[in-house]
Amino acid sequence: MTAGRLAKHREMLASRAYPYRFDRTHTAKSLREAHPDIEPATETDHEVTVAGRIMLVRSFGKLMFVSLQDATGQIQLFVDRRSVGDGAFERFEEFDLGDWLGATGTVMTTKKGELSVRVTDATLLQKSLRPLPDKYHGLQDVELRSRRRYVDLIANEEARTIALARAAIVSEFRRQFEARGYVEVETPVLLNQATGALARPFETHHEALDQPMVLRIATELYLKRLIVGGLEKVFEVGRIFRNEGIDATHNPEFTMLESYEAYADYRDIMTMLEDMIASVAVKVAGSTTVTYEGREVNLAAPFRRARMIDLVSEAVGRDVTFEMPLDELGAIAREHGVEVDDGWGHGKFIDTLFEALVADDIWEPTYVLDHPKEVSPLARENREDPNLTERFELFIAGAEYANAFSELNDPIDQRERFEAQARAKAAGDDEAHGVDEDFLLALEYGMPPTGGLGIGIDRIVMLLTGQHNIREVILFPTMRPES
RNA sequence: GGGCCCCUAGCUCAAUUGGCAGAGCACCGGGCUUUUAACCCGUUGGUUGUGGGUUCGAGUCCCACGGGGCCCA
Repeated sequence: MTAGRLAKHREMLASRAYPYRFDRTHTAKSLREAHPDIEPATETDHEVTVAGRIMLVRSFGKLMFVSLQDATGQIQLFVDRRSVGDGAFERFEEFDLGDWLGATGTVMTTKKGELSVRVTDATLLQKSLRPLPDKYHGLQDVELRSRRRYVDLIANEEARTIALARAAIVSEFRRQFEARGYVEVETPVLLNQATGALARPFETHHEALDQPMVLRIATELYLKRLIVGGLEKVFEVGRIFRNEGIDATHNPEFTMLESYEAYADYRDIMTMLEDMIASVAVKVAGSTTVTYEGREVNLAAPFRRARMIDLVSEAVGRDVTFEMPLDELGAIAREHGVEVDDGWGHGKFIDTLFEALVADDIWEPTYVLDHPKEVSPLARENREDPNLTERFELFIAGAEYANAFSELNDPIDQRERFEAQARAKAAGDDEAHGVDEDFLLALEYGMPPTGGLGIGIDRIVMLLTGQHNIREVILFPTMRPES
């Protein structure tokens, strides 16, 4: 803190001069909208009151230009000693960059045509005790920008743009689901058992119950319980927690949008999702064509559809099948430099080969279809091939954005899948799924045929805002403690 | 987990071969009534992330630790 600012702050407190509220008539944006075509060097008798943070001051001794920033943009204050009076002008000179200010005056334009408020009265709303970052470069340090996002938001327009784009994206998805008759629900975060995905949970403890608890790693199984309950179309924008490493595409807490619709299958979900994504892109980016990593991505529906097994066959240059001996699959994998594990079935090989050889190279939006049953314990068996499921993942620009199935609704089959997972877990696969008895009980009451979907909101925000690090699209990403 | 890189004033960045730690902005003082990162003059501001080591001498070289970034797994 600087001594000068602190002294001024104490003075304000001592004279009880800080207001508790402030009425403004205009924002920066509404002021511009009210005076769209005003000539340079114009004076009006339109009296307005604006408020915001002082971002820049250009002082000429008896005249000051002050850039005031509010949530909608910046507006210039024209502080003329003759208009505002000597006493008020001298008080104005005491204001610092970063202070919150309310100002009243008449609308005018300068000789250069800048829309301004000729100030007649000003109120200090709250002092800033700390200096703002460099007025031109803003806050650059990536770590500081994350730790002090509030400063990032003050100083860097891009930070504000991303935060607002994220809000718009979530809002548009909500609107889309609601328009289709979905209801938004909330399911528990704090659980006895983490299921619905393959990930290590965060562990915590409930004192009164004296019980270990975990934070959810997916919303999937609770949302399906609601389909059992007859809600028919549900979605949740849910914070998910996974106890894993942090890198450019992973934050320990992130946002997943999951939806479930009774009587639908994964093909219905494909149609819905591609329509939604195109709408969201238009809403946020203004177009279904966006630029990412310097390349164009066309998000217009329909998306390309390709079976995983076909993509893998194409990548290795020969047909990969569930009939070929496992050691032949192993040989193919090693041929392509892919590390393999004894004990894998055909499905795990195919999925691993896809991840290693195909996923990164997908650029245009592609529905990758019909994952092996072995790696899809919650997806319903494919109606045409018992080795596969009815599942798709949406890949764009080398990354996965969504995952969806015709949901497995047979409690007997689901129990067998859970048990296969439990065996894999016992055999050392720490990414295998546990048995969720309560969910099986729910399925035994009967779940209608259902199409389910999970969308990685953070990834979508990255794509639509041109960001390459998940930290840029999460306001307060997980950080190590400072010092 | 492995490799490489970064950390210097409130902010953005310099500092040659190991040789007096600097600039711009911000701050403080002065000037200036049409600026747009205003401008001009002057002042102030440092445990160079932390702790060791090598050396006559370390921001610079070495080791450890902390925080961060990029690439790979």
